[in-house]
Amino acid sequence: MGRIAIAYNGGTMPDLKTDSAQTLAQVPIFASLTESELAFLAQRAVARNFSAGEQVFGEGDPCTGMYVVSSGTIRIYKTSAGGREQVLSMDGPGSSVAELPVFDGGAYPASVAAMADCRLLFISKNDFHALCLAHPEVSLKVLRVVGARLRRLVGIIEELSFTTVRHRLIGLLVRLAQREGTKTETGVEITLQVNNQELAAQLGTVRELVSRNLSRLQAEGFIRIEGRTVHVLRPKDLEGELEAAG
Amino acid sequence: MGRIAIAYNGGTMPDLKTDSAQTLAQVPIFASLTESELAFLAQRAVARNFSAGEQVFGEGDPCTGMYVVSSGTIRIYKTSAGGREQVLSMDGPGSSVAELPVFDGGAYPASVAAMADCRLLFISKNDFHALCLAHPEVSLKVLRVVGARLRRLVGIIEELSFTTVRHRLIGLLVRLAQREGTKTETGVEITLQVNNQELAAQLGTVRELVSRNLSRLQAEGFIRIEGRTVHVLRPKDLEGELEAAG
DNA sequence: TGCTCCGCGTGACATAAGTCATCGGCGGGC
DNA sequence: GCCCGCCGATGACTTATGTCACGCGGAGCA
Repeated sequence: MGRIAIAYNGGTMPDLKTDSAQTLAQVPIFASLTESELAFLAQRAVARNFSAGEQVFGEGDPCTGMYVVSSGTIRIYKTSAGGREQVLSMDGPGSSVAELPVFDGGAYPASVAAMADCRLLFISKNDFHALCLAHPEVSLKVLRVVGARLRRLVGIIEELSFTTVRHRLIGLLVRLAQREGTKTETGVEITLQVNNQELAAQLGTVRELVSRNLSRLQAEGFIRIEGRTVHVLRPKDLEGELEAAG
Repeated sequence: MGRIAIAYNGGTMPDLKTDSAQTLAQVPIFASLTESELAFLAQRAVARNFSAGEQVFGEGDPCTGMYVVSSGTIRIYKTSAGGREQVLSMDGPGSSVAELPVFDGGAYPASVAAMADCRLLFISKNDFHALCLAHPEVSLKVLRVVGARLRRLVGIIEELSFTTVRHRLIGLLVRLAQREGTKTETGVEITLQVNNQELAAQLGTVRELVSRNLSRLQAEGFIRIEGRTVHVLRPKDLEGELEAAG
């Protein structure tokens, strides 16, 4: 995977500008801005492309600004001394990233990398600051999306503190089945987009435990695994398992 | 512990008003307000007293507003189905509580209870909203304190995901030693303000493991325990243990 | 003074989590 | 077609975590 990130310098090409404005218009926190305001912001935003796996910034790097996902998906994660990773969030087009560290002056609290090829818009700290002061509604919107972020983090803490890997894995499967599952005669079918290593990072454990727990769920008849396709045979029972264990 | 919370209705007594204004003046997010603005806010704030252990609100309760700690200390925590608790934050005078859920319309994501007798000021959702729109700097201040909160949550996730109970316990002791330890000839002396059950909730584990790990640290010569006083005999070595284990 | 409740320490287990090593398959690149 | 590297499965262990049960001792109360 060669490092082939290309940084455009503030939109020298007009079509790029338009593109940026369109992206920004779809971002919740900028939803209340007028077209001219969006255009202005788009002009100051810098588009950067990242290839799959490439790091956008690292935990501890000084925070120079925030990003908006234009296309692709990014993951926000922490890395342990031993090399393990814990995913905090995955965000797709329209999501803002690192809205918070922009405000408290500290470094980025976690790393961000592209999961697939990505196009991100970078908005500098100062620009964003000025925008918030000029448009109080933007701050409120930011607070709203940050609220959601905080809820998710609390959810992760809850899961890590109270539940087992098995439980978290089931939770993940159930969520996937509900959100993007395809109904079949035998149940619901889902496709895992990532390898076991990545699943482990999302669940806060290691590769082997994901593998073992998946096998066990299959042995118990809850699912049938075919490569990265998972047939959830008894969705209701699987959800029941979530309640069962304390 | 009888429920002896008393709700004053919007400050009918003048001295209470003054009191509230003084409290509010010390809250970071209101630091930029003028005296008259503070007075106005104080007039609309409702003071409520809570006795030690009493719950302020519960996880899942509809969010009607935010609180400011006037005196005492509160704890923010999650409760598991099995009755275990995980502390997310402990906040003293001047801290704001539940600034975030106010904005995203959801319920309170965690419970809050008084650790010691407390006096809190309640500020309704609408009042706070209006304030933020009228004073954009307030939003920015809120974003700053929320940033700190998010960092702490990420830190908790990191610890839960990557480290052992022993490691977290050592971390807690080291932090206490640095923040409120007293130097003696033999090392640093700290006093635990709470019982093992509470320590366990702060570390995300159970009473027994706290007890065992403390005993083990003593057996290893790192600390000497006398009731709730802990002599940290070799502070440097203890800090070294934090790096050692992955 | 005696009793009871609470907090604490511990032993004995059961089980979950994580590490290390190995094996087999599949697919991409040469 | 062949080789190599990534990925997944799995066995064998070690260690951490959590549960249950029990005993001790001090503080507070009748």
